[in-house]
Amino acid sequence: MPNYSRQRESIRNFLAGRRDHPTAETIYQNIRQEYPSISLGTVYRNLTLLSELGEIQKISAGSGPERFDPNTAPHYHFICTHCGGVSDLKMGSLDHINILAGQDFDGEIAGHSAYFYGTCAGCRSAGRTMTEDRAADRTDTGQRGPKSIP
Amino acid sequence: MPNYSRQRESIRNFLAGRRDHPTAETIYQNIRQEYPSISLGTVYRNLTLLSELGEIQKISAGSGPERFDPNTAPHYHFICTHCGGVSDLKMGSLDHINILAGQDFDGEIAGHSAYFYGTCAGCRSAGRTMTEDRAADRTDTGQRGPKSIP
DNA sequence: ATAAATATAGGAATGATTATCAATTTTATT
DNA sequence: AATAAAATTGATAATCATTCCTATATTTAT
Repeated sequence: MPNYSRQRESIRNFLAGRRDHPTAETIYQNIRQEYPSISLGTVYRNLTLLSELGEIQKISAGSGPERFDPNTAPHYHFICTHCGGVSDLKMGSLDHINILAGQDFDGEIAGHSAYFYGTCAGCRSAGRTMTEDRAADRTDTGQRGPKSIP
Repeated sequence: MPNYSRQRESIRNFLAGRRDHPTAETIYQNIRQEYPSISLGTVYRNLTLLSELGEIQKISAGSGPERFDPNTAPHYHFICTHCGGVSDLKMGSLDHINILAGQDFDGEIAGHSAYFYGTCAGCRSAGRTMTEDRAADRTDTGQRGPKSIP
């Protein structure tokens, strides 16, 4: 078991209170308020450790930086192609698609990775239908623009 | 329309004859046999152009470099967690999962991205059940080891 | 054959992440 | 509480994948 460290504790607590799946950079900028001398490397090191310990989840959706989720229960994510925001989807398991995938396949399907994309409620009500996003305005989107998201 | 270029033509032809979804680096190493002075930047530039033209498909699966597929028809991929190889799956569309995702969601689901992982036929018959892969031996896996694939 | 437009090679630059290592912090031991 | 051993940190260098830059070369239109 790893030793205690206040930096790691702070990262743990910060993440626990967020539902927006922040990137390492965002976590770094926030933890820096409390520990001005923390380094980005420490943030990465601890995020990797915490996800290896199964306390958090590392999620990668297409291009762009990895994101971190305090919810370790299996669930699916939605990525808005306009603002870049990532949110949780309330939907049941899709494990039946593993069967479909294995039907005409020689190897063994152990699982799948999937995410959904489209326009989030906020962007739709703001009339953002084409890619005239303003991701940079948001607290954290983790990407500068809607790159090749699919 | 872009001008003709032999480098681009060579990339096009190389890709057309492969079913292993090579990375830009692998494509570069191969085209180099015919055009020793081609640069990696040219390979990237043309791969991006060809996928914008809809002649090829750029596929990203978790971490690791992007891969390129001459098959532009929508289909799903399988990634072996042992050797890192990527193969096509013969399975129908999963578009019904978009409906499931949209059921309890306020935004608009436009589509999804999914891939499957597990043990490929080759690795299974070679008895590779745990992660004692030897990806580096393969012609191209595009990654050094089975990183956080899910 | 020539000019204009486009593409290339080569290398520098960028962004995300990992590695290195001396100094500091934490834990166990006296 | 003092100390030694083990683990973690901060700072920075290194790496990897990819994009950007620009002078030169190739392609296309005239």
